[in-house]
Amino acid sequence: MSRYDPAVIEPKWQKAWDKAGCFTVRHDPNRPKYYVLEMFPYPSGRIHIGHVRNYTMGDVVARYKSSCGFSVLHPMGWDAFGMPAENAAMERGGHPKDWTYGNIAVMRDQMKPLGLSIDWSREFATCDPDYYGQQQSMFIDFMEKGLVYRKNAVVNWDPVDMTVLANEQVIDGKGWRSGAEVERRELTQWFFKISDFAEDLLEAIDGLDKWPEKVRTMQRNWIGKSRGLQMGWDLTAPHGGFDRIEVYTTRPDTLMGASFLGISPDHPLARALEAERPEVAAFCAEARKGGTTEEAVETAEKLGFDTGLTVKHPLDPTWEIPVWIANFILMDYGTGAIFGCPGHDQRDHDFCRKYGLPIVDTFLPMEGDWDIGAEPFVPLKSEGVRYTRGFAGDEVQTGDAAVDAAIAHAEAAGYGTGVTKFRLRDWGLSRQRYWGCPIPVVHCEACGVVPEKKENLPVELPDDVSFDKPGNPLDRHPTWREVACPACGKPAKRETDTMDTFVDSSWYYARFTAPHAKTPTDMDEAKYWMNVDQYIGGIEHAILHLLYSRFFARAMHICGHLPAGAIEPFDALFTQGMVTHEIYEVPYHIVDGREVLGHSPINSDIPTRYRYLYPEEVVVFTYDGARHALLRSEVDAAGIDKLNPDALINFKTSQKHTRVEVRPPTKMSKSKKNVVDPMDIIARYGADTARWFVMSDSPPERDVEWTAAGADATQKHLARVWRLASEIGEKPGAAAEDEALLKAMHRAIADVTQGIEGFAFNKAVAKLYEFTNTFAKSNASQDARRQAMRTLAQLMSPMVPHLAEDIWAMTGGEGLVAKAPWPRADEAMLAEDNVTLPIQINGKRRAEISVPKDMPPAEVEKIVLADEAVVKALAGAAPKKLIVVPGRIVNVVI
RNA sequence: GCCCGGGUGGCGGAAUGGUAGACGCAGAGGUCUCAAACACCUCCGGUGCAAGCCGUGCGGGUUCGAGUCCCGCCCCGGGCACCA
Repeated sequence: MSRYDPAVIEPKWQKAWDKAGCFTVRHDPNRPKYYVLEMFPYPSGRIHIGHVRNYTMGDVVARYKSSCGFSVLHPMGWDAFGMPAENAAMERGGHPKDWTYGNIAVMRDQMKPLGLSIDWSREFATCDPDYYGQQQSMFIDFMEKGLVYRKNAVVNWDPVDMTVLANEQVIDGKGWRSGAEVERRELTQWFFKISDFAEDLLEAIDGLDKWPEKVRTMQRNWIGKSRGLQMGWDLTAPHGGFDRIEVYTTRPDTLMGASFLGISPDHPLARALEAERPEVAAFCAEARKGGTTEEAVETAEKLGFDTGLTVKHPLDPTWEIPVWIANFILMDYGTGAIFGCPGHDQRDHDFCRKYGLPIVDTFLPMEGDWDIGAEPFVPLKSEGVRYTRGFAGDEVQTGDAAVDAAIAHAEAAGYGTGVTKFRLRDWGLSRQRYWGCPIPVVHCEACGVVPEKKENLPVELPDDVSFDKPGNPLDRHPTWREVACPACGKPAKRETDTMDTFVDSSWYYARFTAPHAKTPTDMDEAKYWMNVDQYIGGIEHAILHLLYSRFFARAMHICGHLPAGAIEPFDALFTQGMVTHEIYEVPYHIVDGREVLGHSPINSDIPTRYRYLYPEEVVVFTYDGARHALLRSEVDAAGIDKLNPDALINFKTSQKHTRVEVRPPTKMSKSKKNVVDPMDIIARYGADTARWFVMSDSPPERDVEWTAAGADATQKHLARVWRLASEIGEKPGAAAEDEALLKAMHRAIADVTQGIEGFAFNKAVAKLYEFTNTFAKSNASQDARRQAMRTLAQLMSPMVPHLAEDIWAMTGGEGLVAKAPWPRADEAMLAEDNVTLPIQINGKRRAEISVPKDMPPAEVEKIVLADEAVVKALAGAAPKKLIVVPGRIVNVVI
């Protein structure tokens, strides 16, 4: 007897799709287009189950839309530049290029058996010279339009390795390799003028109505439009050529609560003082320690240095306020100087308490008291408060009103100007690294910074580089830098910075519309295919990638590479949850140049380091509610039952073993080794089981902690459907039962369609289970069952396309299910005559009645009041209230 | 620290302010079988003999009615501009 055999049917149908050219799309003006795109993967080495989940979601949409008659573009590529390739080269030797293309080949081979409806003819990697050459060409266009410039910016500097570190490479304020304390240092860097678009990027968010609200909120907050006061504070005694300090504040209403004026260690005045006084230099050096992230700056211990200088308060020239240098003020933000108001700001409060500066309130709650010395009072700006040291506006007003009044006051009195500012900073794209797109400019002594000529593009990365030393290999390459100036022809030097990999991913969606064009895009193709109708990706990209892409689309439009309609490139966005897994770490110490694994150090001065382990390297168990792990090799050697927690905990507490720490689940990531290879499941059960499994149960937007438990049952279900299809001819059935089955079928069409449209794949799957159960119990005629099964196969086809084709063929479907039109639910078949109404007594369900769907409320009331449970509860009295919600519920209030 | 999410049975989860737990997993019992596998049937939040009572992270509130709305917390996750 034949049975469901994915190993046979999956390759068979994949060949059939290829032969029919199902997924190779062409520009077809006669059909509506649909562009579905999942965020392309970084080629880390092997795919993990998170990729399967992500790409199956996209495939469900792509296949569904295709069935609905759209010409569907569903491409795939590789976000292939980035640090891991260089790290691999450092650790294992070899070249980033070989590592990257090798990984791409492996991952492509792993993805193909999944049966994704991808147009592989459009595939590219961002590290292909053809792609990054077009990117360089656009960079030059952006330069011409004034969208690119250079300025100083802070970087993480490793003073031992003499190199710039990524934030990821700064661990607890120390360099990951050298262990040296990292410092913030300024460097000349390339920037994109994204700030020119701040207002537009903010306003256009309103139009992104098919984006998740949370992403829109995050982007709005990130851009951070604020109205504030720009003002000068005159120094009591001018110093070193400075006579005033410019400050921007969003809380000018708290001006009377100022306790100090704080400047960044990189403020020009601080720099001047640094040159004069060694103690200032020493403080600034200390204050620059630590990483550049906002988190590091915000959470570092607040340090201040009293410069001895004072400024005059603009509202009271006799009031002198001290000028401090503080480590939590960055030169990148605002003017690099703030006034500290400890009464209404936690950070300033901490600072003033620490250094004994005065703390006063400028406003208090409407009612009650507030101990301002103990805790700052920080209400929402929209709340009304009572001003105790107000100088503009009413005594009682909201913070917002007071800010407006203070700005008006400052402008009238002439000590400041109302200014709108954005939190959004320009996009620093320089990276001092090899494996990225070279910035196509040349530095000429005579001509300055000159763009490379377009006919010389791409500026290709040299292959002969080594990674044995820290720093950028392009910098120390013997010949690559040497080049003729594109303007004057004299010897000049190439720029050695490469571009942030976010640049690569900011326009790939546009390149997919014409991946082989000799220009960045082909306008005809871009006009037809853009925008991306449905973009799918992780919530971790909610801000940076999506904001940069929105900027890039605008810049590309200005340079003639995208039509005006494509400046918001993603019509609809869906953010899928992450697949998470526990992390296993083994502590180790370096003793006498040797690694000692998993034990406590003899000498506590020896720092503990951690190395990650793959899930398959450990045995994990729960004991007393706590998670424990042991090395698999040690458990095997000891011959212990891996499923017996008692035996395992006994081993862990009494035997010599290597310590393994279990960390809570986080997003699967190759670098943390908490990845699960889906290839086992695919090899064992087939792609359809893997696809159905990742689509069932969990809502797509939610994170899921990975477990393979249930994969067996998933395959059993698919085998059951296949068997039900194959057995249709075995019993005659009765036409009298046809209507019930066909009604259920139409119900399923409606529900599954709604599930897919609404990205509720788990609910669509639940409805498919329900319909399968109804089908299995049905004794309808063979014709009706064959029709129902064909429809079931179609409804399942976006999730399990191979199985669906097999059943489709088995039940007499014409051609490929991949090409068949999506079924439509017949409204007449969905109508229900009767409804069940629950009866509540005082909000608790006590009975239920079945009534015609459109029975008038007055009639329903009669039936309810005659109901046994209601009569008993009323005990002769009249109800206080009777609420009838037609078609939903009845509540009797007694 | 700041911004944004999430928290419902043993587990994944469902529920336009209207019957909490659809559907699935795991588990228990049964039918079939010489036996097993497969398949099929029944049960399956807690407590209680039952009627019932309790129950959606915690504490308040609004409402005829709250998992859902409001206020205040706790815990977990994402982002914080050089991980991608």
